[in-house]
Amino acid sequence: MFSMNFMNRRFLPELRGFSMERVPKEGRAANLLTPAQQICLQSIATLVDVRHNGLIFGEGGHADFLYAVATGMARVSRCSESGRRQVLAFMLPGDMFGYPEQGIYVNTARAVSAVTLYRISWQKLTVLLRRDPEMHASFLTRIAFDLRQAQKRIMTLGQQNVAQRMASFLLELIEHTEFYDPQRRHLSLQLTRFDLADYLGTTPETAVRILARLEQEGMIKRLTARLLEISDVDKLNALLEGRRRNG
Amino acid sequence: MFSMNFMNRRFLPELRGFSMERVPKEGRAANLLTPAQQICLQSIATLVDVRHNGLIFGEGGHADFLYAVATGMARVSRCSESGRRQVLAFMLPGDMFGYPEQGIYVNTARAVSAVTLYRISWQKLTVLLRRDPEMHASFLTRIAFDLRQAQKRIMTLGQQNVAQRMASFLLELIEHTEFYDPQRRHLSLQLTRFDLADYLGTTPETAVRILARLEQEGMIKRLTARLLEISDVDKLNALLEGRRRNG
DNA sequence: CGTGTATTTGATGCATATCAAATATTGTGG
DNA sequence: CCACAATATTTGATATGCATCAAATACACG
Repeated sequence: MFSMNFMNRRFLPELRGFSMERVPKEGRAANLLTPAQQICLQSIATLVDVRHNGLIFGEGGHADFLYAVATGMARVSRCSESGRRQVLAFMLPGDMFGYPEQGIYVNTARAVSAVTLYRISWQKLTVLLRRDPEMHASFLTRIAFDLRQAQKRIMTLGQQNVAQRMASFLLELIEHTEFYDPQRRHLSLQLTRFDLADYLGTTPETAVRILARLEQEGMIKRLTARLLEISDVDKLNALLEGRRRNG
Repeated sequence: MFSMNFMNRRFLPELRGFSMERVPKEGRAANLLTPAQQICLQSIATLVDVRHNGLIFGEGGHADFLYAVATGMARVSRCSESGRRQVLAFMLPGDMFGYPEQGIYVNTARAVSAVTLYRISWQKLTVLLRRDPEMHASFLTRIAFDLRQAQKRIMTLGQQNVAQRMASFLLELIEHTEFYDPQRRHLSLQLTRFDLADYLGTTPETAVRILARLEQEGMIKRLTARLLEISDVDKLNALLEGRRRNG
């Protein structure tokens, strides 16, 4: 349990990717902040780097800051009473996280790979929101978006088998050019198999086996453990059509 | 596919249960609206009754209203591309639902049993929120609460087996005196086995078998299909401790 | 009372969690 | 930079959980 937390702070040039880069098919426009709003947020934001596997905040900690991913990937997780870890979400560029409950974080956030974050004091942000109804509304919209993302995961976990969940996840990731090179079809998967399993609601062994099966069926190729070639997007999509079991 | 929608409108006496009755261990205070805020909302809310299985709103429909449950139970669901229905949440007294995405509902809401709802025009509500930062902040808090509820479901679906999910659900329900009589230990379960299965991410057959097993082990008793006796809360809680599989 | 629907029980086989172990990779101290 | 330890990944064996198909029973509604 090494929970040391090295964060290098420096000032930010711009608030790139804040709440807009991560938006798939749906409301890109609705989540976009106006230039004025971005400048406004910049004035109270700090840029921080967290190294590989570094702690961003921990369950039960005092929730002083809101975070937004600039580059890299973070993982937000929670441990159940039985002690097992569930990854609630991976935070990609443009994603926000660190909402408090009664001033306390209920989840734990760590850097998957090295990650650069915008850090905003809740105290300052609250003041700002009270003064700026437009910004306040934007935040409401943003959290509603996060709620829908969570609902998508409920859909996935509730009715797809592990292969389908894996396919869904890969298909989501390749939308992000930071991790996917469409030319070479290379997907950089910085996650461990444990991260992957805890996200998909399965075990590392099963996650590996599923990857092996997808490779066998020509959908992907495991170049290394952390680098996939996405060989056939259509086949991956076709996987999602099937039922949970083939009887 | 009978989507007829009879709603009886009448004016409301008070905004009971709005955003505070449903709060378990966590932020009851944080979700509570002040009396002034309640009065404010009452002035733009309408009380509507929806009969058993009646449609409240449908996926893709124009999102004109926000709803809050006064009495009864509603179900919010979505169909996956494969056509299967997933129940995202059951809405109990105090719960709010009907958040739009780009002005459109992305989920479908129906009455489980007869339900009484507070209906608030989004148009009016938006105007009100812009003028009242306190209310605006309360809404932000409320949606953040909904997000955490969704995260709880991700935990449940991600790592519990069906018996554990069933136990979790029953344990949640008995917190609501509208459905649970602590004296007789009677839990009124208005859901069909299909609703139950689509909520738990399983099939009606399995849901039945799990109920049979819980009964066999003395945790519950099926008085009728829609009425359970909760015989041993401790045993139900103990179920949650176990692993997904007993090897 | 009859018909359609919901619930329950049964049989069967696949999906996958778990235990075990081999192999590959990463990190560390010399 | 290398050797070695620690960790991560992969493969194998096995048994259980549960989806699916089938059919009987119970219930609701006209």
